[in-house]
Amino acid sequence: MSNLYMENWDLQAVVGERSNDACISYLENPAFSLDPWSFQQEDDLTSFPENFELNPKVLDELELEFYKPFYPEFNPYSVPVLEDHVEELQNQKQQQPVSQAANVSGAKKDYSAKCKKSSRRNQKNRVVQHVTADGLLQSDVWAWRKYGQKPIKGSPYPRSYYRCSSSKGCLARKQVERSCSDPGVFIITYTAEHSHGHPTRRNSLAGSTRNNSSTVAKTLSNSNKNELHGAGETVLSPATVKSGEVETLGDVDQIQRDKNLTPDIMLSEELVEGFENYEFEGFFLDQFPDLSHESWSVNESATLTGGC
DNA sequence: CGGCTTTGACCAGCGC
DNA sequence: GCGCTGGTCAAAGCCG
Repeated sequence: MSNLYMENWDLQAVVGERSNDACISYLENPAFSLDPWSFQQEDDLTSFPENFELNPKVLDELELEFYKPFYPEFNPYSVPVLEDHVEELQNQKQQQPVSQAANVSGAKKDYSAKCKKSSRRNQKNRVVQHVTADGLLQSDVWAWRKYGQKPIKGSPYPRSYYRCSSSKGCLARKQVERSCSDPGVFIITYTAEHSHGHPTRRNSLAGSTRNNSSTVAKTLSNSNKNELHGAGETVLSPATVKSGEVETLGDVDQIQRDKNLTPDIMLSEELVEGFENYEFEGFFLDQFPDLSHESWSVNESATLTGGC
C-alpha cells in the first residue's frame, strides 16, 4: 500500500495492490491554505509498484495534471481499480461536502479501500477507465465488434459489449456504459488481453466508409451510428481531453508497459481522415438520445460532476 | 461476400 | 431450487 498525499487538495489518493486489483481510497485533505503545488510522499513513491496507477476520472476531478512533472513514471491512463469502490467513494464524497470544507489539516478521514472482489466470472484482470464523451470520439488502434447490449439494473443506460475484431481468436473484450452519476462520463471496462500485436491497419469497415455520411438521415440511421462507437471508439484520458491535447491511446496493456506520462501519439493519418467525416453529434444523439440537451465538441471537455 | 449492428434467447453466477 | 442479473450467442438484416 502506498499513500500519496496531495496537500491542498480535498482528496488524497491511497493506492494499493492486491493481486491484480488495485484499490483506491480517498482521504480528505482540505488544507487549502497550503501551497497548491506541494504534496508529500508518505511512502517511497519514487519507485512505484508495478501496477501503481490511478483512475483517470479521479485525476480529472482533481485536475491532477500536476502529477506529470513530478512523477514521470506515473501513468494515469490505465486503471486497474474496482468500479464499485469508486462509486462508493463518490457517494461518500457527496455525502460530506460541508464537512470536507470544515475539516482542517491533520484531521484526515480514511476511506480505505475495502477491495471487495466480485466473484462473477470475468471479473479478474479487468481494467476500468472513465472517459468523457470526447474521449469516446477518439479512436484506438483496435477494431471492436459489438456483440451485445444489455440494460443494466440501476442504470438508465444500457451496457454495450464489444470483442476485439482485429484478430481472430483474440479474447480481448470491452464494455462501454455511461456513468449513471455523470452522463457525460463513459465507463469502459476492458477484460482479457489482446493475443496479438497492434494491428497495422483497421478493418475495412472499421470507422471508415460507412461513416462518410452524405445525409443527416443516414447519419442517424442504425448502421451509421455505431460504426464509430464500435470500431473507432477510443479511450482517452479525461485529463488529456481537458488539456486540449489530442492523444490517442493504444491498448491498455501497451500503456501499462510504457508507464509513460505522455504516451506516443498513435493517431494515424487514416484515422484522422476518418474522423473528419464523422458527424459526432448525430452519432451521440442516436446512441444516447437523452444527451440531446448537451452539446458535443471535440475540443471541449466535459465537466465531471454530479452523481446518481 | 465479408463485416458490422441489432436483439431475443440462452447460460451461468449469485442471493434468498 | 428459484428468480434475478450479467455476459454471450447467433440469427437476421444492413452496408459497401
